[in-house]
Formats: sequence, structure tokens, C-alpha cells
Amino acid sequence: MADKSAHRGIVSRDRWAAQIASLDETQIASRARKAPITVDRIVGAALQLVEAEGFDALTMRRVAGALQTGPASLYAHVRSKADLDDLLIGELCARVTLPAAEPAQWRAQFIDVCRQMRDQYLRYPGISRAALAAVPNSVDTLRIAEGMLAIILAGGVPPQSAAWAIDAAFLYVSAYSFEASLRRHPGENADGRILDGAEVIERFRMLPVNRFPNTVAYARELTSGDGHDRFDFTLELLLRGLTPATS
Amino acid sequence: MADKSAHRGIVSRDRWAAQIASLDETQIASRARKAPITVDRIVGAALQLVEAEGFDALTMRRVAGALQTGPASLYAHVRSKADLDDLLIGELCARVTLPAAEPAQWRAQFIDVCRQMRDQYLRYPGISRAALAAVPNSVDTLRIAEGMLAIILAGGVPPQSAAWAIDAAFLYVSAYSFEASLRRHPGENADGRILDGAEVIERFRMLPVNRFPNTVAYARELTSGDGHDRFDFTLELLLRGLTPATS
DNA sequence: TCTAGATACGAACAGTGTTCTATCTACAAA
DNA sequence: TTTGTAGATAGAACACTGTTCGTATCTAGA
Repeated sequence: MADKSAHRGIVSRDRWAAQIASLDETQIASRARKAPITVDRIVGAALQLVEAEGFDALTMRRVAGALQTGPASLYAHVRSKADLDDLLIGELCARVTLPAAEPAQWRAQFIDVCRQMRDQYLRYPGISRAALAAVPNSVDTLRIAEGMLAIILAGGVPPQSAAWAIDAAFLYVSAYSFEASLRRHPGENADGRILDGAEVIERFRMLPVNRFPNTVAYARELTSGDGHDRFDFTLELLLRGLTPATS
Repeated sequence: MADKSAHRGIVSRDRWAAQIASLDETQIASRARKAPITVDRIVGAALQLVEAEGFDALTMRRVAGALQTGPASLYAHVRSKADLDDLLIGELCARVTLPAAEPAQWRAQFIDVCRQMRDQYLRYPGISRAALAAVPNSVDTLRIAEGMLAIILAGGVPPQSAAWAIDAAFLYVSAYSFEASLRRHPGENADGRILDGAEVIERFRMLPVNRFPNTVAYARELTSGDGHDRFDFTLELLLRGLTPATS
């Protein structure tokens, strides 16, 4: 009892803060007095955190803190951190809109879906690391695979090629997004400075010409690719190889 | 002391491994009585650890333990854990043998180099995670890029396409190896069992047909690909799109 | 032989994911 | 209305992680 009194000040302050924070929800759903922790709130707080500070900042403690509780409370709704990661990827996949397959535009539709996934990943820096590690056969992932299959089969591609090409495209999208988010949050160089494009070209040109003739000669080509030129190039390269049976 | 005795089994195993690992060096340089810590020994112990227990087991403490010292001692030779990761990737890249470019066989040579990298990554499970995060312009990486550039340019591919295709291939090799090593060290399913190929097909077939018609119809194609069929398929897909100017 | 400097390392710090346990709440049954 | 109970909520702790500080030790040159 005495202990309780001693801690009451802190507890009541947290509760008070929690009630303030839950004012919005009490307006939406007035019967929810205490803002219970739900999976949706956890996912929402986690995504907000990743969007603001990157995937490395995604910590059970940080998420719990954003929900004004301790890390242990999350484990009633989420099996593990990896489980939370999978939920985030699932949420991102669920946001992708799948167009109705139109045979004439199957390549454009294919690239469009890939771009949507890329943009989702890039909006949450570093989350593509979770995408690579995520269970590849979750329901949300399968939904996209199904839509992609419909698009690409409508284009007349044989099923086996279609399936493997989709797999390759997913893998590439994740890897590309991961690298791209590394470039946005660049670890400082050894000099403590960040190398920009022109400087990278300079470094390439400084290489010994006898051992790196092509790298020196084509430094510009190797470092070029602003925006998502490389991304588009690779996907179109993949699609170019996918010759439909009828054409 | 009592604690040490309790842990002695593990410690002595690491020490034993350390002694075995240092046998070569004591023979080569017999004047080194106390086996001083060097970058090479650190890299060697780290690779041994990853090969035996996977990338997740690669810990500064574990590496230090294998070298019979504490983690602090490593930081005199290695800037950080990320730095060590880069060194490992560099070592793996250094092992790749680059063939002299022969224009007639440029596609086979290209795929051969990719296979070498894949096999290096797969030999050290999970290390491709470090490959994705590694500084992409290290000396060893550039050496491979240079060799690839020579091969592919000899095939008559325009420089810009060559550069981007190499980048895409590297990215895909890393991502593929990462996924493949996840399948080797599979996290248990929710049921605590590991799903084998036939069971995955069954699960696909159990999906609601109205929402997943193609997934159900082509479950076999989606899950097929023993060995490295998917790997070869994707690389050939990339190369098929890379039409040389002269042909 | 004695000192100077590099090397090595024990201890500790601030984090991480996760679990154990006790409390508390809210809804069901008697 | 009272009680019982199942589930949600946390506080504290555990075993880890990478990293740094200051001290001790050991080698190499004078």
C-alpha cells in the first residue's frame, strides 16, 4: 500500500497523459475510455516511427513509448518483433492497388505495380529490409502476386516464366529500395563527408588506369541514373526478355 | 570462477577452434609466439563463425572469443561492426576469379561470375545481408565490376546498358542469396513445423478460388524451381533483354 | 638495462528483444 | 448485486548487442 502511494504520482500522471492522448478516440468511439492497445494502433505507431526516423529507430520500446506503455504490453498483440515487421509489410502491400488486367497494356501495368511497391518502401526508409526477410507467402503478398499473375498472363506469357519473373521483380524491387534508402540516410564517409555524384565520378577517374580501364573510361555511365532511371531500366530489361508466345 | 567453469565447455570449444585456425600462421611465421591480433585473423575467425552458425551469430564478442580476447581488442584493428562486415564482403569478392573476356562467350562468362558470387554468399549463410548494406564502391567490388564491364562490353553491349545491367545483376544476386539462406535456416512456421514444397502447393490450392484463381491454377509453377533454376532463369532473362548493337 | 609507445583488455554504458510475474479491468455467471 | 475469471496491462529483470574508457602489459629501441 505504501509502495502504491509512493508510485501513485507517476502512475496518475501517465494515466492522465494517456487520457489526453486518447481524446480523439473518445470522440470517435465514445465508449472506449482507456484507448486500448490494438494491433492496428501498434502498426500505425510503428509506421509513423519508421517514416519519421527510419527502420533502425523501429524498436519495441519506441513503439510502446509512442503508445504510452511499456514494451511488454505489445507482446499481447504481436508475437515478436519479426511478426511486427511482417505486419508492416502486409499493411504496405495492402495499399497497392491492382489494376484490372488489360492485355494490351500488360507491361505498363506490371511496371506500375512495381512502382507502387517501390514508393511504399521508399516512403518508409529501410523497411525493405523487413520486406526481404518477410514471409513471402503472406496473404497480402499473395494478393499482389495474384494480381501480377493476372496481368502478365493476360499478356500471353507462359505461366512458368510469369511466375519466376514476378518473383525476380519482387526481389529486385526490395533490393533496389533497400539500396536507395541507404543512399538517403547515408552513413558518413571516412572523411566525414558525404560523396555526391560528381565526387564519385572523380574517385572513379582516379583509379589506376591499367587495372581499371573500363571503370575509368565509363565512370559517367557507371554512376549515372538520377531519379529512378536504373529502376525503370531494369524492369524493362526483364520484360523485354519475357517474349509472349503470340508475337 | 564458478561461472567460468560453467561456461568452460563453450569457451574451450572456441579456443580450440582458435588454435586450429592459427596453425597455419604459426607455421608460416614462426617468430610470432603469441599470435597477435591482425585484421586477417579477425576476418578469418569471422568467416569461420558465419560459415558454421550463420550471420546472426557474427558478434564482436564471438569473434573476440574465438581469438581468445575481449571485444574491445578488436576495435584497434576494425572501426566498427559495419566495417568488419565490409571486410568480409571484400574478402568474398576477392575470391571471385574473373575470366579474360571472350566476345563469343560473354553471356556464359557473365553468368559464371554471378554464380561464383552466389556460391560465396550461400557458403556463408546470411552474409548477403551485409552485401546489400556494404559500401558498393569498395576496391574489391570495383574489381568485379571492372571485370564484368570488360566481359559485357566485349559482347557489344552499349556502355550505359552494360553499367546498369551489372548493377541490377549484383542486386539480384545479393537478394536471391539472402532469400535462399533464409530458406536454409527457416524460421519455424506458426505450427512449429517447416513447410516443404508439396505442403506449400497444398496451401496454395486451399486458397479461395474466386479471389485467387491464378494462384490456385498455377500453384505448381509458383512454387517450382529446385536448385538454382530461378536464379539461372532470371539472369538469362536479363541477358536476353541486353541485345548487343551488332546482331 | 631502462624507458617510450603501441597494443591489449576488463569493466562498464546504453541500448536491444523477450519473458516472468503481479496487478488491474471488464465482463460473465450465480 | 456479488463474485469469479479470463484477458489486457505493465514493472522489473535477463541475456544479449555494439562501443568506449582507462588501465595494464608487453615489445622494441636507446
